[in-house]
Amino acid sequence: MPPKPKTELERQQLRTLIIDAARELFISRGVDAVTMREIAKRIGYSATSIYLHFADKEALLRAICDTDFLALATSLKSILQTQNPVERMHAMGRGYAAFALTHPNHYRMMFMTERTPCDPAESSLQQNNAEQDAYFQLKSVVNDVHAAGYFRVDLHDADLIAQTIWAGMHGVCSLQINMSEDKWIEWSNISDRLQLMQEVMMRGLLREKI
Amino acid sequence: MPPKPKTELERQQLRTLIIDAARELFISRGVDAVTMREIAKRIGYSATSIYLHFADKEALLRAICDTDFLALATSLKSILQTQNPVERMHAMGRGYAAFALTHPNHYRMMFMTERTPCDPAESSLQQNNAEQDAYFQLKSVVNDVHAAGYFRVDLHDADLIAQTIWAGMHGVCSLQINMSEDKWIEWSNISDRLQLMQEVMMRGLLREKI
DNA sequence: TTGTTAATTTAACACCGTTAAGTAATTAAT
DNA sequence: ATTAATTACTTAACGGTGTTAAATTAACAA
Repeated sequence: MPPKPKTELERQQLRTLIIDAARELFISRGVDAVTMREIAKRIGYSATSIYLHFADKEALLRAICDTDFLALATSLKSILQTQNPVERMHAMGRGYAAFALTHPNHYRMMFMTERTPCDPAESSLQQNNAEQDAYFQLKSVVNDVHAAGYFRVDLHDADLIAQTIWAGMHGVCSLQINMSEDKWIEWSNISDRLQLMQEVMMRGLLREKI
Repeated sequence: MPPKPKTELERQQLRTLIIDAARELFISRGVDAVTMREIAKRIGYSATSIYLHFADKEALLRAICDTDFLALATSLKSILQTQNPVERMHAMGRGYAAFALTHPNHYRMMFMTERTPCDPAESSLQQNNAEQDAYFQLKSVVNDVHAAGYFRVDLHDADLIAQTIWAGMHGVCSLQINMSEDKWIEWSNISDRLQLMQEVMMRGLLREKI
């Protein structure tokens, strides 16, 4: 409606307004099913206004991903308080799966669809920040478990271990999100699948009980 | 150019001609980046002709998926000859990953992108056919390992075990396909990740060595 | 020869992301 | 106070997509 000056803060607020509007639409529908025009309408602007704040749809999606990565890290933060490191690692897996399965369209956008690769330099998030970087959170837990001597003696590479745990949980979650309606497979309960994956990970990575 | 009668065989040949043209385009580019017009041009027809054989693009993609599912099962077939059941299960994992990573765009279409759910009744493939159904192949191997008494004693559900193994390999492969360019993560070697996942699966699912 | 039918194409529609051109409101300068 | 410049935004439009409707062409049948 009325134009003229706009503080940097106001511009930032409008940016996050757009991002949040889009994220809300993604709750019920996939990324491709939500148009720029619809996002704009939701906040009472015309579609072209979005291009004053984001270079293109892909840039908007990247910004939304950043917000969702932060949301994931935030939702995992309290779990880091768990005392026992092995139990903490277990709880991280549960928390990760809970996020994935309660925000399937967001998870799909974050981890399952082709996206221009994330450059940490251009991200609004801080790498290796325990409040913002979910991968760092996982790696920290892995390091703790390692420091406490719980891993098999031949396992030393924290990245490799973290990426394997991630892959295990991601495998279960992404198959659930993308394939659970597929009638070809007689799917077991998702909770059973999650639990067995966690058991397998633990047994596969940790030393024998002493 | 010249119309008139067309045998059922000719219609089927044209169908597979379209499918194969599209599959070839998918080798180098993602599904969304390949248009109906381009597929048609490749076989010298106009785009609308495709609609005489497939209801819409989604139907064509489903047919392509069927072809790719068959290609996967075919590529795994020889592995089923492996004598030792545990080694056979291990080799199946390697073969699956090899398929995924050498046909990333096809794999993405098959297992990572939203697709109208597969109804076995409408598929061109035969469920529980060892030459056509890759999931059945995996489940068979799982059953063999179970029959030979190699699994942990508390593991009985072949579907659950198969789906967990699948999820483990799918997790590594799909993260590789979708996220390996992401600079946020310091990725370990894909071969190391595949191998550790297999080790973890084995140690997690199999009984202790006797 | 004419009419009917099937295979295919051309033309066109609706929708999408995106860009160019316009519009209106505020500020600054004269 | 009038004018000019700048800024925020919108409307109009472009090119490309999946898809449909309307032609077009070729073979056969009467």
